[in-house]
Amino acid sequence: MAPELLEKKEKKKRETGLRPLDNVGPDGVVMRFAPNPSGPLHLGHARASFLNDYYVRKYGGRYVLRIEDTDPKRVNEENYQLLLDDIEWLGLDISEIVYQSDRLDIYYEYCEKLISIGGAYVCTCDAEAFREKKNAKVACPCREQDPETNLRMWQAMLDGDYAEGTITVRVKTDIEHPDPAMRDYSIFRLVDSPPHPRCDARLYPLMNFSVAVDDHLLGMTHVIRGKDHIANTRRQQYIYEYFGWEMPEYFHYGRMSIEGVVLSTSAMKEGIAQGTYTGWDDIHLGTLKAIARRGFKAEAVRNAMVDIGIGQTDISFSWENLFAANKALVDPIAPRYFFVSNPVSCIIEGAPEIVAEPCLNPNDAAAGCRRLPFTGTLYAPADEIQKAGMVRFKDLFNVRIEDDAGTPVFVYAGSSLEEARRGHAPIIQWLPKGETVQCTLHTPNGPVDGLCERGVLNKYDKVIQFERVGFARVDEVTEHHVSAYFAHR
RNA sequence: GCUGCUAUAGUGUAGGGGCCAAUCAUGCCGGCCUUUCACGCCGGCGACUGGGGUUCGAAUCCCCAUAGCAGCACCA
Repeated sequence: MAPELLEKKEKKKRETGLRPLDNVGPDGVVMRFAPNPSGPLHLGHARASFLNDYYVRKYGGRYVLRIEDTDPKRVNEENYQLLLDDIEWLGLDISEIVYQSDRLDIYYEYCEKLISIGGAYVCTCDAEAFREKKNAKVACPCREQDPETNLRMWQAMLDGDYAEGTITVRVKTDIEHPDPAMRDYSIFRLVDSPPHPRCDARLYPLMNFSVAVDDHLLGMTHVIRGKDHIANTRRQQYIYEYFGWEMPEYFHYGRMSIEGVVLSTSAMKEGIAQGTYTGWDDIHLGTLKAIARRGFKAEAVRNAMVDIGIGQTDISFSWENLFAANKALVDPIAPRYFFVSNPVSCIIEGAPEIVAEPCLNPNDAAAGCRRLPFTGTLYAPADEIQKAGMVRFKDLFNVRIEDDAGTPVFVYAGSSLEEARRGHAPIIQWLPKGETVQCTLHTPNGPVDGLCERGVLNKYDKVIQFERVGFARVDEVTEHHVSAYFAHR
């Protein structure tokens, strides 16, 4: 082949994965995932964490899990563990964990520096009054205080001489900046209550300050976060410039909604309180706990999120994309079983007693088979035997359904698969009488009661496929009952 | 109100002046394979928001319009 054709072919071949990063040093990249512990993680967090994780794995370097817990009103004890559990499930390549609540002294130190170089001032204006001035591009009197005065007031803040809501520290930006979001924003506040679960403090940095200081001190080279932070990036630029620091490279991905679910932590919390949802792992939610319960693999979520990428376009994520990603992972390994919903007991006239041996996994002969002994009566799904005609019970034999004055009669019709195919007989799942266990399949449309094979009893916490129904995770097993959570077909 | 970002098939994505009558995945339809309506294979369907401009040439650059989103907290 001619060289230029080869080259063309090469160009045609798309590079898989995310676009390469610029400014990657010899030691790779330093990136972060920075959730705040106000509830469990959901698919939105998964996107942020996997995008960053992708690049750290690609280029090497460090991946910092930074827990942003500087708002005592929004953190509580148990959320930390919830968060760490979710992180573990995701399987991120985390190299270190940093709690911002451990670093208050650092923020104090840098704030003092910023004040002393004239980059920030202490403001005692009423928040509402300041907002009106700011919107009118008018500076407040505090802005003119000299650094010495500001430092004195800062010390008084530290000493506890002020009450919550009466004082703040503002970065001196440009009070006439065309973007009102940029004008002299706050970077510290006092919080009297509730007490912080991890530290004894009243004075807390606001995120624009703690984030800027930490990103610099922890050596971030690249930051990937949602576009709700675009304005924050520009605000933080003032801090970087005052300190003479070099900014990391930023990417802001667009807003992601997911069909049919709410991702807002507060909305989910409310739904749980009202009983709309059973808990954080309710099957209708987009939390990681919910999708883990349904048997989705973290790897599938990762693949789906990397496929979405870091585009700034707002997207509406479809479950189908996640279903496909998960199926690719789970189909090769999930053992197959029969689940019969709304079981109807059927006596098959004239049928021989035989043992069916369906494969546990048609893609993997080594997985072996189940043994389903037929002794005259079986259970069939009610929906499948409504109309007269021929059906084939999978791996067993054919049956002709005849209507005897409204009562269906099942007549053995031979074991020829060929014949069943020729007659377009549905091949359906079934269960031998006496070899079943009660099974509830929880789906987003509600629970479905039925029977399943006894083999499912020892598949606790495993992802299985109910043939012709779909993939599910075995959530609970007792002696006579199985509870499974449906994922997708 | 002010500031900013974005706009490619149902969904997600590639493409950043000619190689684009536009990529890939998913979805849907048809066929094959197969004791699952799974997997796999083959074929098909389906998109550059609208209008101007620049240019020999625009999905790609510019402007306007429209739509969506984000920010304007002493939350993150």
